[in-house]
Amino acid sequence: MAALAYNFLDMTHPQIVTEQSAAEKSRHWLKYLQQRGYRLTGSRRAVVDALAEAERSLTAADLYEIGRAKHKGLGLVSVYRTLEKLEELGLVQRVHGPGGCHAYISAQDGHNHMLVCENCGRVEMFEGDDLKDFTRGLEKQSGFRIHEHWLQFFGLCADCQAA
Amino acid sequence: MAALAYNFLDMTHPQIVTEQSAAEKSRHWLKYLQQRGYRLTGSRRAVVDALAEAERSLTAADLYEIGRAKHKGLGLVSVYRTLEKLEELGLVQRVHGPGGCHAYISAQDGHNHMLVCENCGRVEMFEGDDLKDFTRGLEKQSGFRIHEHWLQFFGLCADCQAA
DNA sequence: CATATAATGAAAATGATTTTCAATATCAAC
DNA sequence: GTTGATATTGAAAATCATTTTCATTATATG
Ligand SMILES: [Mn+2]
Ligand SMILES: [Mn+2]
Ligand SMILES: [Zn+2]
Ligand SMILES: [Zn+2]
Repeated sequence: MAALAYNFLDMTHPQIVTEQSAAEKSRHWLKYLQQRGYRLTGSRRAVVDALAEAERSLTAADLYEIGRAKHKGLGLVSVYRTLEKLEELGLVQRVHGPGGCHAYISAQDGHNHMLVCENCGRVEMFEGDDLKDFTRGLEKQSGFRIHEHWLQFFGLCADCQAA
Repeated sequence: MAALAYNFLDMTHPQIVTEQSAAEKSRHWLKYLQQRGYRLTGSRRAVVDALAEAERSLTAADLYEIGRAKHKGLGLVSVYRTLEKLEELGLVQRVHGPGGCHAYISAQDGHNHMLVCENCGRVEMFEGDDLKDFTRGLEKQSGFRIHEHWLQFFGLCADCQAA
């Protein structure tokens, strides 16, 4: 296929997404779970709190360990079950990367992208890109109908560079 | 963090990467394996051929099934072992996506990006983007040192739209 | 408080991948 | 071509993450 000379990409407002507080996030998620008919339990609170407080992405095993500090009897099974529900409701999302795809982080509203620390798992979200024209161009060249895209950056956060 | 108004992204030569022939690819990979001190065996040939011929990404299980047509006694273990070596040598790469991260496709030379059919696994590679300035801007905003990025598009290929 | 039932954790089951190991195939040296 | 060192093999067992099963417990509601 021939090379075309476009200037497809236009990034108008790149912006690192600012976080709401952990407490606020936790309260919101628990209320949301309850609204959907789910019950509020110690196990759920423990997992939700751990995720809401996290600065970095966490695996089920991470959450099991952290969550047990809050709720002694927490079972790994409940971690999986809570993650499943939070993901369904769009409150958390899986983090994919070269080092693995089994960690979760709290999701932001709307479409956005991730900057991931390959050492500690810290995630910064950003948004403001506009790949509409670019997507249209790719569709024309390839014959695909495009539904979704991922734009992700990997590196070392400030802390991990220092250490 | 404050919003900045840049025009970071500059796509100068988007281009769908053209393939070399399957036979050529297979010959090249086998020679490369041999150069690195690995022996040429029926099991390896079967897996290499299956990957070199593939138009779509394949899992270990896919390769086991396809490879057994060429080499009757092929074991699933050898599929995993061959994939491991091909990945080390940069000849194949894993395809990550919303639907899973366990499929492989032959890698292209140099840095490039993927357009993946969510129905059949077909993958088109493209290159020509230039995210250097964009990356530098993100580094400045975030304090990260960025090593790598993924830009991937997901959708339906022409065939799967028709079906 | 009583009740219906959603949610729980332990244990078993599953599924993918890795390890172990004795047998075999490859390749370099003769 | 034969030989021999050893890389590679597949079967079976082991491991690891995740899911399912199930009897018990906790939650929400009246
Ligand atoms: Mn985007
Ligand atoms: Mn790129
Ligand atoms: Zn870090
Ligand atoms: Zn397709």
